[in-house]
Amino acid sequence: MLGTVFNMIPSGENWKTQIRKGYIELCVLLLIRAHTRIYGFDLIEKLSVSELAVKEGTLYPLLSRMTTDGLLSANWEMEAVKGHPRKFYSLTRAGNRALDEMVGEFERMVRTFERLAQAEKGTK
Amino acid sequence: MLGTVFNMIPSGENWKTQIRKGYIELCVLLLIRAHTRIYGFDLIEKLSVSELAVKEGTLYPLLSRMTTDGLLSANWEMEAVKGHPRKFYSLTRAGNRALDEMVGEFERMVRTFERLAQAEKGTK
DNA sequence: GATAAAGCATAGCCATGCTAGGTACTGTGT
DNA sequence: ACACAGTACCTAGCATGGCTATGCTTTATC
Repeated sequence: MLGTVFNMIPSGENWKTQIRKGYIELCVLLLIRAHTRIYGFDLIEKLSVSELAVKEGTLYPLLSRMTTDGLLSANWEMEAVKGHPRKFYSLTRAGNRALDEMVGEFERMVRTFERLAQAEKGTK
Repeated sequence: MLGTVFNMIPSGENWKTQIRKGYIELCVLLLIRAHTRIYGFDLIEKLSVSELAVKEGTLYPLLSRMTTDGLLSANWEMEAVKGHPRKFYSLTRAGNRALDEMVGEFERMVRTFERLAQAEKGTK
């Protein structure tokens, strides 16, 4: 029971989801570092401005995971007296190191991609 | 029983696997198109030359999937009289279209990454 | 006092990469 | 004659992250 949750993604287009794996984590860490400290809802806005749409169901578990893994530190804060409480995140030292590693790896991937795409044009 | 298959990947380094998802498919398609037709074992060699290590347990299921999805066409061939039979793959029309889409999407991701990484330096 | 919006959270599905095996054939050394 | 390494392909099962769908609370608006 519970049945088949009907699939929104047309078969053969899974790559659109798959290729985001890891990449979203990288971009989120970049944004957090750029802002020093930032909260979830704001992150979603800033990412969408960067043409990177990220759903809440994606972001919040991601932030939790990274906090558990020691990459982020989290603090509840009240903006002045009124307003909703917000959970602010910032990079730990381990988070900084991890991000540097990820940036390096992603740059390597981009170089490999460009070499392959270039080789392709050469053969055509 | 069967117990916990002991984890080779240190916790908190899952991103190294996750960030490859989709990316490997993209690179494999690029290589196949560049060579017009190519077989699995050769692909693994050519990828490793490109500093992109891909295991057999990753590549063969991937090639099968893409064939099932209609992105690739596969043909068994005997090299002359002797030698082992090899399965040669090449792009279908749908495979070509899909690859073009993936290239476009990856290039967008790279631009977004670069913008975020740049913004970061600006704030520092 | 109903509705929308800000803000966080979770359960469960699914596809992909990886581990760890397996098969079959050829060539080389002893 | 036999072991072994290399070529070449294949598969079951696990772990993981993104997504869908849903739920909660508080403030602001009408």
